[in-house]
Amino acid sequence: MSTLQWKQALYQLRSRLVSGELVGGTKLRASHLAGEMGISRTPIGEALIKLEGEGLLVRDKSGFTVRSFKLEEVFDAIDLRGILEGAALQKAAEKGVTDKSIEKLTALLADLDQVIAENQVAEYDQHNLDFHRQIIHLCDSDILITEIERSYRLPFAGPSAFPTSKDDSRRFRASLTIGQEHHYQMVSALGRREGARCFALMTEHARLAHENVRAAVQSRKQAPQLALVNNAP
Amino acid sequence: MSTLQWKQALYQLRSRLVSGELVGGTKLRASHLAGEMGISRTPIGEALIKLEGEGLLVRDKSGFTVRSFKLEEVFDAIDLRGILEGAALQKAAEKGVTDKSIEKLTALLADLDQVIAENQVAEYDQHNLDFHRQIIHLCDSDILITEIERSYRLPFAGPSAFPTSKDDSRRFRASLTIGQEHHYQMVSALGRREGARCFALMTEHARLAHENVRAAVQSRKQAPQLALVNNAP
DNA sequence: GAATTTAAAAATGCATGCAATTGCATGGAA
DNA sequence: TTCCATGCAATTGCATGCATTTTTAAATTC
Repeated sequence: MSTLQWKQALYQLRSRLVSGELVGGTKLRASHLAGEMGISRTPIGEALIKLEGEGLLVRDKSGFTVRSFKLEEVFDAIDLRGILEGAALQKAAEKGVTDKSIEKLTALLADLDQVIAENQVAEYDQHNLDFHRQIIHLCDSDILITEIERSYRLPFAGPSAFPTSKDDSRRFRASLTIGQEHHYQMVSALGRREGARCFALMTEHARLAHENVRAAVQSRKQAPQLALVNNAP
Repeated sequence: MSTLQWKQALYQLRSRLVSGELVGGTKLRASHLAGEMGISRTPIGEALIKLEGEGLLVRDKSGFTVRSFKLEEVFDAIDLRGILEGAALQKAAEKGVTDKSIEKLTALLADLDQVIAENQVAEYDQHNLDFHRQIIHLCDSDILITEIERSYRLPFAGPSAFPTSKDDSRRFRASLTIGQEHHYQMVSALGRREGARCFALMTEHARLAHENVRAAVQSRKQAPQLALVNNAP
């Protein structure tokens, strides 16, 4: 029962990329990685091609390099995620969802309220991701869901990529409160089949992340999610 | 000065997929393709992985298969393309574009008017694609442009995937006229920086394609772009 | 005849060899 | 120093071998 080697390589490399161990601009050499991981270059190569498709690597003539993003691109990626999630939410609303789905979302909101109240930042990320995943799956479109999941792959673009900086926790806690208000209004709009409002709420929700990213960059507290961001002027 | 083998394999396979030569459900065997194309399995494998990333193939345990799409998925893919293009156009409008860009677009519209008037359907596709490409590049966001180009890769989802059916040319010509009206209004809204109207126009523009697809499917004139569509009830 | 078993053929994942390309360090010219 | 050549080491793209898995088809049973 062995997992395919290229999958292991893919998971390991992806985690080293999003954790910030491999920073933007680093050249990835298949032969070196192969030795390091104790497998051959062939499955490494497959993993690298997949990571290029996810936008985490760029392939220049002879070799893969860890991509580095300008701050503008970070914002664009966040906005893109918001638009896609917004489209999914709008589609779900206009199609209509079951009462059971609304109940499930309401339960997730209660969980989020609790982790916010108890200030469990680490737990917040997971619960928030759960909520977003639950919501986008209501749109019933694999095409859309696949694209949204792809947008989550950029470590700073996913819904839970809140680069928390401790020394700014007042502002950060405020953004959690506002985000949670968005969540409640989304579920309400979803139940009322207010598609356009769903879209607007979700795109605005994504905009919250702009300020969190900006604050993290300015305070120079290098969050791991921002390891791929090139801090040139 | 030889093009890399995996690139040649990628281009050839992609063209065989979108042309309908390889229909949905076909199993692609790397070793067979390698023999057929006179190269080894390694570069073929790279091309297959890339095509999986484009959504044209699915990889099950041991092997790649040509993906087949339900009609609902075709519509979803078209809508997705519309949303992405709409976001790009809106961004361009709100940022503002140069007079030169507007002039360029106006010139492309004149070209389109001409090919429509002369009923050159084949030329229309290329000119229409030129227009869409020109417009989305105004958004100045590589992140967005990359995703839009990815959405074009599904043969039925791109802006020029008009599955023309000859025996329905009245309806088809009407849709060209309406589409061109959308184009004109987009350029106007772009010049006036009317972002929301840009978005609405582009998403509605994409919706035009729904009816063209539906007509093509119903008339059973299998357009090559629809080769990957599974015509179950 | 349909369903199941089984044996042969073929394809896959991975490792590795090799020629060609690229990166890099040393060394000399301006 | 800064700049560009030159040669060596490392790396890549591709081909191919091999063990294992999958597919095909025939053989067998019901």
